[in-house]
Amino acid sequence: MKELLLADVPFRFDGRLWLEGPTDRFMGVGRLQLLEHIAVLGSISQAAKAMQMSYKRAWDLVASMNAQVRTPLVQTQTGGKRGGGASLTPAGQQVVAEFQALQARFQAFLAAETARLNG
Amino acid sequence: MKELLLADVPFRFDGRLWLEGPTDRFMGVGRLQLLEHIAVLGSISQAAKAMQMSYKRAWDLVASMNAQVRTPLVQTQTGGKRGGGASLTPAGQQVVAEFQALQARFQAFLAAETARLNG
DNA sequence: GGTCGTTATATTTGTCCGGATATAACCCTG
DNA sequence: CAGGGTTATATCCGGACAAATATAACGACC
Repeated sequence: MKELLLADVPFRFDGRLWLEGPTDRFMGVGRLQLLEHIAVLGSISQAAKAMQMSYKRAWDLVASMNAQVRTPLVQTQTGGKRGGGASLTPAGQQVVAEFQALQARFQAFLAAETARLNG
Repeated sequence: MKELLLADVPFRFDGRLWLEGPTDRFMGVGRLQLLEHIAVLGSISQAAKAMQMSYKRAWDLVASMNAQVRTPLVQTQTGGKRGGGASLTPAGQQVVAEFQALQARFQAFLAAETARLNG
C-alpha cells in the first residue's frame, strides 16, 4: 500500500475477535471487560454503570455467558449483605485469563501487520 | 479453556480486521468482496445484486473508498456502452491483492488459535 | 420489621442504519 | 433521435437493536 495510494494521514489496522458458541456469541472484548469489572466491583449493576452500559444489557450478557457453559462464569446473590452482588467463579477467572492472553497475541499480530504496512 | 468449562459443542474463533482511515473505515471484508465483484462483473449495480446488497449501500461504499485515496480504486462511466459501468484501477487492483494477502495471514492466525484452543 | 441495594424480568420508548423508492443525467447503439 | 441500462443522488420509511422505565423478590443488617 503506502504513499502511492493512500492519503498522508496514516491508516491504522484494527480488528476484533471473538469466540462463537453454537447459538450466539460466547466471548468478546465487551464481555471480557464486563467480567473484569464484575471481578473488581463485585456487582453487575456497578460494573454496568462503570462501563456506561445499561443494566439490562449487562445482565443479558451475563445470562448469555452462563447459559453456554456447564459451570457458570458469574455467580450472583440476590438480597443479603449490601443487597446482593456478583462475583467470578474459578471458571470465570480462568476464562478471563485465557481470553486476555489471546487478546495480547492478537494485538501483537495487529502491530506486526501495521509495521508491514508502513515499512 | 476446553472440556472443563465449555459445552460439548465446539466453540469456534472468529474475527474481523479492517483498515481504518482518518474519518471512516477504508477497507474491510465487505468492501473487499465488493471490489472483487466489481472487477469481475464490470458494474456496481451488478456487483450489488450478486451480493444481495442494495445499490445505495454499494455506491456509498465505493464513494467512501474513492474519497480516501489520491487515485480512486474504482473508475466509473455513466452512460455509453451498456449504459455505463465500473472497473478497478491499477490502484484498486493493488489494494485488493494486498488485502487478500492480509486476510490469508489473518485466517492462519485464527487457525493457529483454534488449534491452541482445542489442543 | 423496615430499610437498602441488588438481582431478575417485562414493557415501553427511542434511535439509528439500511432498504426501498424515485428521479435525473449520461451517452453509446440501433 | 428514441431507447436502454447504468451511474448519481435525495428522500422516505420500517425494523432491529439499545436504552429507559417500571416493578417484584430477595435477604442481611440495624
